[in-house]
Amino acid sequence: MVQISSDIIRGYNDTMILNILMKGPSYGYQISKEIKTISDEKYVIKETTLYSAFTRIEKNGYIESFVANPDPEGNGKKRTYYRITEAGLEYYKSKCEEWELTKEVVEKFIEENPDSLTLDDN
Amino acid sequence: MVQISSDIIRGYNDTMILNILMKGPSYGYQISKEIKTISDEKYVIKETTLYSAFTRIEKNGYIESFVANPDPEGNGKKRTYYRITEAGLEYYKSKCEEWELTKEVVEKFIEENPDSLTLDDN
DNA sequence: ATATTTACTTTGTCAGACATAGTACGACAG
DNA sequence: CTGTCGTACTATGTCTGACAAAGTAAATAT
Repeated sequence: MVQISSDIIRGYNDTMILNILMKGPSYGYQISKEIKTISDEKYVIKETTLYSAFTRIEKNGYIESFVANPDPEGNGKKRTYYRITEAGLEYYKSKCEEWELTKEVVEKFIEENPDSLTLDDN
Repeated sequence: MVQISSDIIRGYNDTMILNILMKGPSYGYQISKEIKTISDEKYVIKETTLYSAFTRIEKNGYIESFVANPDPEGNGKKRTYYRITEAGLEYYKSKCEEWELTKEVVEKFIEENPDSLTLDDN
């Protein structure tokens, strides 16, 4: 099974989180579920990765947090919700551009059909 | 200017090096030049990143080193050359597969035309 | 003669991912 | 009404790859 290493995804967890928050405020557990769903179960973010990302992203001013009840009547346990900021949106946009560039560069070193490769002449 | 962050490239430096070594043995300075050329000057690997990558990749058994003169007559300063191994080729192949998967996943969270995005409804 | 390029090595720092563990509330089953 | 499961986190510490800073030294260009 091919797995996504934490090294290649590194630095893009923030981008994924921001992408989800662009659709509206959300909180830890829900975001992790969404990442799993959106990625077709191909990527599951670790809890500690997610929550430490929140701290970092908020420090950077890309998200804001607020505590609220799950339903308007005030039932259920309170959660910490996050909302993307203007700066966060700008950061997200720059990450999208960076991604296009990265893809271009990395693909110069990647073979799309690597199975056929051998080492004969080396 | 859009720049490639060390976080997104992390873990793919090894792959780039292996890709270059697939064409035949090479050494540090030349590899760094090639990475720059192949990437159209878009990515320049840092010296320390490169040389520490050699140590790691060799430890993993993906490359082998040998010291040789730059020309057959024995002139010039000796260099440490690297040669990819069978295990290295396999690793490279797996990284290519991983890349395809990663791309698929990341792109679910990336907007190709991010300029038009706003935050109205949030 | 010396500045630049080539070809490294050494040391130490930092950030992001993640393992491990623990807390605590609410829902629901038996 | 008790125990288990799912939800919703926090705290602490470790590891790895990238990289900054600095130094060495031979070869080559000026």
